[in-house]
Amino acid sequence: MMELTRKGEYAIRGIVFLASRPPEQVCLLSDIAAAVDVPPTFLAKIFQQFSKIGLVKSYRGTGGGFVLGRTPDRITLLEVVEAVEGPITPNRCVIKEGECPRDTSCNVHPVWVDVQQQVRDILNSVTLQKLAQR
Amino acid sequence: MMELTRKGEYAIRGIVFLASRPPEQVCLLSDIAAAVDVPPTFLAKIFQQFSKIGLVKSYRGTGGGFVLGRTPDRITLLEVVEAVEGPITPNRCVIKEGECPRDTSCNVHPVWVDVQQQVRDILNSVTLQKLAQR
DNA sequence: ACTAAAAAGACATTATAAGTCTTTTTTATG
DNA sequence: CATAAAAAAGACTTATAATGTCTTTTTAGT
Ligand code: SF4
Ligand code: SF4
Repeated sequence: MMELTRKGEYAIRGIVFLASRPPEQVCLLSDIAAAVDVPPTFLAKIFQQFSKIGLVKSYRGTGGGFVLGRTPDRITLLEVVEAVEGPITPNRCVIKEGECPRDTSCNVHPVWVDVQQQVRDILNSVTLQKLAQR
Repeated sequence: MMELTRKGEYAIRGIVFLASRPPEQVCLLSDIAAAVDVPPTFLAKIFQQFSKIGLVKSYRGTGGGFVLGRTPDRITLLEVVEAVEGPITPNRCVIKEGECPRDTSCNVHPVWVDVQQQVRDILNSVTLQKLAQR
C-alpha cells in the first residue's frame, strides 16, 4: 500500500543525478538515463513534465540537454514527487471538501488528513542538495 | 499518489460499523454492506480476509454473521489497513534489505523508511473504539 | 430435509502503470 | 543553407492491478 510508482522512482533518480552534476553543465537525457538505469524514452516523458513546471530547464537541438531549474537546495523531494505523481492523497476525501459525503461526521477522515500532512512534511524537508551529496 | 484503494476504504467502513454495534451482536454481511454502502459481494471478500487473521469472527449457517474478533480498543487502524492492502510500503526498497541494489549508498532510501515509520505510527495509534464513537 | 448464511473459487471488466515508436520542432555548426 | 543533434509531442502497446460479479460449496440452525 501507498507505493511510489516506477515513474516516481525514476523521476527522483534522474533529477538527483542531475543535481549531483556541476551546476552549469548541460546533461544529455541519454546520459542521465544510462547513469540511473532507466529506459530513456520513459525518462524523456518524465523530464518533459519537469520542464513544464520549471524544475529543470531544457535546451533543444545540438548541444542541448538538461540543467536544474533552480539550485538544488531550493528543490524539495515533495516537489519532485508531486510533479510526476500528483498530490499526496492517502484517501480520496483529502483531495477536497465534499469528495466524500460522509466526511463531516467521519472519524477516519482526520486520520488521513494527518497522514497527508506528515508525509508532505517529511518530503518537503528533504532537498535535492541533501540527496545529491555523497 | 499514495492512495488507499476502494477495498481499503470499504474494509475500514465495514469494520468500523461492526465496532459500533453492541459487542455480542452478530451482524449479517448484507446488513453491514447496506449500512456502509458497499457492494455486498465485494465486502464479503474483504471480511473473509478479516476472518482468516482473526480480526473478525464469523458464524456460518442460519443465524450466522460476523462479530469483532477482539474488543474495539485492541484493534488498530493499521491492522485493518494492512489486512487488506498489505504492508505500508512507500517504496519497494523498504520491503526488505536488498530489494534495490542501490539501497546502501542511496540518500533517498532513509526518507522512505522515515515515511513508512510515520504512517505506521499514525495508523497504529488509532483504535476502532476511537473510530466507532459518535 | 430445508433453509440461511458465510467460504471459496472462477470469471469479467475497467483503469492504471509502464513503456515504445514515430513524427515534429528547435538549434548549433560546418 | 544544409545537416545533424537533441528535446517535445503524440499515438500506440502491453502488462498489471483494481473493482467487481457469479456460481458452487460448506456449515449450521430449525
Ligand atoms: S475516511 Fe471517512 S470521509 Fe474519508 S472517504 Fe472514508 S468515509 Fe469518507
Ligand atoms: S530510493 Fe534509493 S534505495 Fe530506494 S529504490 Fe530508489 S534508488 Fe533504490
